[in-house]
Amino acid sequence: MTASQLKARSRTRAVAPEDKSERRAAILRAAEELLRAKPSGEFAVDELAKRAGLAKGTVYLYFGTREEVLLQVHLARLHVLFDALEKALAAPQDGVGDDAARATVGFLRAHPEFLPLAINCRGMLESKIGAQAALEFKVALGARLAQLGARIEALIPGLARGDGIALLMCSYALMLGLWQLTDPPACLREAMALPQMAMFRVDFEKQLTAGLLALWAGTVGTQRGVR
Amino acid sequence: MTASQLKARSRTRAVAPEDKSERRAAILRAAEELLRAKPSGEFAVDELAKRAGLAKGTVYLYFGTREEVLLQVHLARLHVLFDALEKALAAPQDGVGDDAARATVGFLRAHPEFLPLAINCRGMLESKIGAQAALEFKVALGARLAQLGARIEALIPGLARGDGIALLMCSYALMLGLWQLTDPPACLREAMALPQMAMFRVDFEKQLTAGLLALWAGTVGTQRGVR
Amino acid sequence: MTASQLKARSRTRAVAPEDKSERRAAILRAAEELLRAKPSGEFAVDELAKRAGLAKGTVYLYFGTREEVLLQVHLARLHVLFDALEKALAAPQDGVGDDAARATVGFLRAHPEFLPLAINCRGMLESKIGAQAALEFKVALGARLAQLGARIEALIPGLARGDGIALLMCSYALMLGLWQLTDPPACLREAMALPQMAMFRVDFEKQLTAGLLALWAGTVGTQRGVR
Amino acid sequence: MTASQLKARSRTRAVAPEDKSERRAAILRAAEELLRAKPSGEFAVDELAKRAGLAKGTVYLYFGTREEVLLQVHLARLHVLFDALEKALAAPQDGVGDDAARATVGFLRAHPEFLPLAINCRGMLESKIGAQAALEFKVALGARLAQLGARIEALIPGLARGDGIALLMCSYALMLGLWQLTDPPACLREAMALPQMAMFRVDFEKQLTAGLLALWAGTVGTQRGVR
DNA sequence: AATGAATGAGCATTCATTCAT
DNA sequence: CATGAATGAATGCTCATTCAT
Repeated sequence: MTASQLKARSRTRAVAPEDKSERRAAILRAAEELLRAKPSGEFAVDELAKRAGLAKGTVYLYFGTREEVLLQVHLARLHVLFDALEKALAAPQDGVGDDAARATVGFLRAHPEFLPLAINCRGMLESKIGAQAALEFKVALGARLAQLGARIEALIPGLARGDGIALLMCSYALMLGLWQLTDPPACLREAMALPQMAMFRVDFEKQLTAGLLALWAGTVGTQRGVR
Repeated sequence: MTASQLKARSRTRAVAPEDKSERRAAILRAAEELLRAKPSGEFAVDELAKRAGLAKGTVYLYFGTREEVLLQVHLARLHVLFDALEKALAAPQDGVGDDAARATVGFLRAHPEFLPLAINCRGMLESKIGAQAALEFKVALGARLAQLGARIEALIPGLARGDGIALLMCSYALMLGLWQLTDPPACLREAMALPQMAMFRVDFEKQLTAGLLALWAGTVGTQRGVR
Repeated sequence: MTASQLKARSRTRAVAPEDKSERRAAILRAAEELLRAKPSGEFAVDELAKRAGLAKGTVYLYFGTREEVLLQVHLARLHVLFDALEKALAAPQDGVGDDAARATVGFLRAHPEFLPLAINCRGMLESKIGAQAALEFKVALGARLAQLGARIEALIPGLARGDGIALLMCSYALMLGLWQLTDPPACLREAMALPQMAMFRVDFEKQLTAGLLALWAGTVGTQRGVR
Repeated sequence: MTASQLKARSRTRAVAPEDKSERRAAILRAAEELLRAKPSGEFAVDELAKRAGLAKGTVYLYFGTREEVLLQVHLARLHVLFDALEKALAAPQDGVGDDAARATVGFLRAHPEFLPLAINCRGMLESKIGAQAALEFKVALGARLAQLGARIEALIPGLARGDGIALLMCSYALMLGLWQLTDPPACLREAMALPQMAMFRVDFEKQLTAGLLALWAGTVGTQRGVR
């Protein structure tokens, strides 16, 4: 039974608080599903509502704007990523860098819609999101960053206060930017075979792993608290 | 005298080839100016034409589509960045990593519209750009990447074939991603003062410098040809 | 009270199915009115919506494209014409030819927007209409043609299978082409008084009647199943 | 050597009157060529000029508007049709009706761009043509109509003054309207195979011949001067 | 709470025509 | 005469959001 088949149940009024959050969740779930098909988040609110088994107007009872839904989806995914990283660092195997890289790559493989959405997030925050929602997003993100950053600072000797967060930010930056560089846009799918495109034909996961390792390795020796 | 004040002169007909390229350049210049105000590149073609002192239709004499203009702006900027990097590596001062980081940061400071545009480029390539233009862009980018990558491989002992390009890609990724994380969206400009936002109040340049140093430092020891 | 003055009422939401078809009808009615002023159907969707007392977007809730509206108007009119012909042939007075001609001329007098629109229909089908809508139109038209054609074959002794439809098509062709030849274009309204224009100063109705009579009369003797 | 290869020669200035009319003719010839590819006359002036080996502006030295060119092309074709009819009636073979029908069908087969253009002519006259050009067109057409009409009245016993022209008009109307009904629009090319479309799958030439025969045959007995 | 009908701002692109060169 | 650079009006359609029911 997929999310889109909850219609019957969804049409009843959500009176109890748990029903309400179920509605919210249904919308977010529908958004994720659509995101997989249209990674750039270009689906219409109408589609979203349909998929959630609701009417268009109902979406606006639970979210202020179309982009707020996307932001929430993204935040939820970020939490999953942080969970994975924390778990990986809690049970060390091959060294922090390796563990973190493996967790990251695993997460991205499981959530192919993550990066496309992440890239659009800034644009969304910039224009279509209210200050309130933007702030909530940033605060939530910051809290997890701080928590995990501190743990990393404890794990890697020689890191100063703030280096952990910096490292996380750089890691995030790395995956975002690398994906943008290596994932071929639709219109170039076939042209990718040309010899001139060789350098863009990299294996994203391999390159990301290498980059993360370099970054984490380099951090130990060079960082001295960037702030 | 800003570009937008060239109107009087611009209205003369561009008959000679050099006049034509001046027109082209005027349009690109106008686009850059607008980009500074609306980093997401969301300005209308009408605005662009007005600012260049031309009529809307004239823009389409020199560029096929609105997004082609943006892509050209971005490509021109990329060339400037590559020039700066090449120059920096040609006259070493404090070690490759430091030199590259300094050149990069200097470039970004001089061209604040670069990163916002860079982020949107993928979306543009994805949807609005013809395969032809997209390919030309990628090939031009690839050529410079290859050239500079090879130089880097020659400069840093221990790098395998391909590591240079990989390093450049990661560096680009880093600046892109870090900017996205640290540059506060307009709606949060004031909220940035809140204590919870402390970790986002980082100095972008400092953090990028640190990240690049770590990356380049870490690369020496860990890379073994990722492809 | 013209259709365009129904605004107040129209602004209420069309929830019930019968209200919805009223909306549809209002749009079609507005289109007919505009057609009378701009026979070539060159009015903008905005005009159409305004006249129907609706917003532009609302038109697109009821019709897929601008040209679909026009096609529907035309189809509706065609049904009226077929009804008139069937009625005329069901109650013979002066012979089939005379009866058909009288019904046709009467219809055209009552619907001056019919022929201008009919002429543009081909162009619309050619370019702006989806295959789906075009097919529906043709099938609907074909059904009536077949029905009435069969009736005519039964009425006129000596007609072979298919001659009825052929006769109808020729009759339709006649009115279309004659109108195009005799109806003076706007820019020639005054020049029509010149002696050289004498031959175009024909009475469309009289000429059409004569033509139809000749055609139907000639058919009895000459047709032997053209297909 | 096609019209489009006259470029070199065309670039010289047309000073002598015969050069001027050669220019005019080149434009008309180019228009005919384009008409064959885009029967609805939807080509751009730019295309037309290119094909004639001229610059866009030059077209406007010889014709007032884009549509005036089309009107001239159409008029030229009409003259060819009238010539063919006159010739056919001058050397009778199987009776006037048959001869005229044969000549007409032959002409249409040789000039497939004729009918599509003819249909658009009214729309052109209506909106884009100046009164001057429209008048000239109508007068020229009228002169030939009168001439040929008189000849027909002489050939067919029992025709009153004016019946000849009326017959010609009806014949023209017939071909115009039949073509519109039977020529399948591009989007329905494949759907024409469906059983419901059977009645539109008529052979245009056969049906037109039959219609013309009926019309001319019926005229003898029924007409008594329609004006 | 839920619905979905109605809204209307927003925009890239084309192309006939003009006119400076 | 010829050119072709410049113009800018003109428009169908989408879709996030609102709000009457």
